[in-house]
Amino acid sequence: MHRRSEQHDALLAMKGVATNTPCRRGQEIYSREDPAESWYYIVSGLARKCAVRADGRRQIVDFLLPGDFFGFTVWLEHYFTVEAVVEGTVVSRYPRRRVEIIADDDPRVGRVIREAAFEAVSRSQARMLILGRMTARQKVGSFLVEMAERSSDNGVLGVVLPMSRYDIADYLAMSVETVSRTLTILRGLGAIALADRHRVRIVDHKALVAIGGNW
Amino acid sequence: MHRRSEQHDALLAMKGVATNTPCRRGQEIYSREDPAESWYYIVSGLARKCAVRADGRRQIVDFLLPGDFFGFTVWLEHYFTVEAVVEGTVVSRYPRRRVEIIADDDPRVGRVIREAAFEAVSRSQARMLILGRMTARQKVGSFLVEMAERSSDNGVLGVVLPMSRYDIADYLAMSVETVSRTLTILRGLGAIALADRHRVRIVDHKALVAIGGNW
DNA sequence: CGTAGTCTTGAGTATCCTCAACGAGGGTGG
DNA sequence: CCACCCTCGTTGAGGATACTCAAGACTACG
Repeated sequence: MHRRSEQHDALLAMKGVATNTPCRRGQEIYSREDPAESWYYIVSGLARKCAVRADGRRQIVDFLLPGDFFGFTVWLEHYFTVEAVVEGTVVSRYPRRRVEIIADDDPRVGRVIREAAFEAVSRSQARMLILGRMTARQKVGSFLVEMAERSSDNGVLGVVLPMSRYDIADYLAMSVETVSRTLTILRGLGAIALADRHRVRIVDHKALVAIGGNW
Repeated sequence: MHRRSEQHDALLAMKGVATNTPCRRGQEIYSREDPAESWYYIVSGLARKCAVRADGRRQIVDFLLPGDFFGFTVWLEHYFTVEAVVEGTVVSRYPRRRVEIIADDDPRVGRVIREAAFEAVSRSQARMLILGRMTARQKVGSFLVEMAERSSDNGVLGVVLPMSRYDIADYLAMSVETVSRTLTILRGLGAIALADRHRVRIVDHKALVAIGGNW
């Protein structure tokens, strides 16, 4: 793909200013109200971007997979907290000012950053369709389809859900109990099979899409 | 503000390729599956970005106010439909390729576009906190606060809601009836006053924030 | 092997959605 | 100028879905 190769070039161009860090399970990559001085990129593993409400509940705004950029903001401080979900998640950190300078010289870099931001918009607006006005099965169904599509092999050999049920619940804005119940129901319907708690196989992809809808 | 003036400069730099169009009430600015060849900017009025689900329901993903850029996508086609909400909404259209070329030469333009995209991400992720796991009053309350903050005068003299209750319902992912009932309840609580159907005054801002929360 | 965290299942309840009817406002045509 | 219609907005009654509280099973880790 043209986009892929351009992204590759741009990553190379930014390589000089990047620092890679492996993270422990649950470790904060940045926190709400930290100064927003860098952009980030997931090399491997999984991270969650989340907010804590006034009532103490947590909402996960995005799961960040390998290849995702994040940390963009127009403000001086971050609004969300990002934490590694799995042990050993590797994150690249790009000092914002220095990347901006590189981008001013090399339009490809600017373009790749723009596109990363566009992608974040698309993903987040697509998620709105899931959060808004969907039943529990629709939410869980489309979540599984989303994770399958975002995983490297499109989930043909089984989808890995490295996150806990709690994470899924906070991502889909529903209670853990309902997530659990719903997975049981989907299994009962023959749409999915659960190898173990974190490995799902999509048996009847059509049915799952029909239940969850792509929207 | 520095950002404002830079945005101004960038708008000037792009002025040559822009075309302004006034739109009728309900008129489509672009439609799902239209080729994504331009970016857009709201000069005046109000537009809604929406999707139609398989079951025929509509979801409004974003309200677009004066000063908002939109139409960014990484795909070749648009995924959402954008329609003018009020008669006479003026939209600027920027051919994407030509702006890209300008941005390659003038880093300020690239930066402003980036920031517009960042802002869209922020807005849309903030909205997720509203859509997810909130009661009806919290949704409506935070919607009113949001509209007040986004209006030019911060809504001190009253917030204008040019859109219909149906639009609000589809924006907050709830039924029209519940929107209506909830506004009545908030009025009963003394948090707001309704001058007419489209003019709300926030009487007890603190209470509204407490109910709706900023998240 | 024990403990803490995770996951699943059950029972009861609250919230919001659906269906339904009515009222108000704006525009059109007679 | 008035009657009519159509859309929009509000209110009511009933029911379904998902949440809360609660308890028990399973896993991973020390």
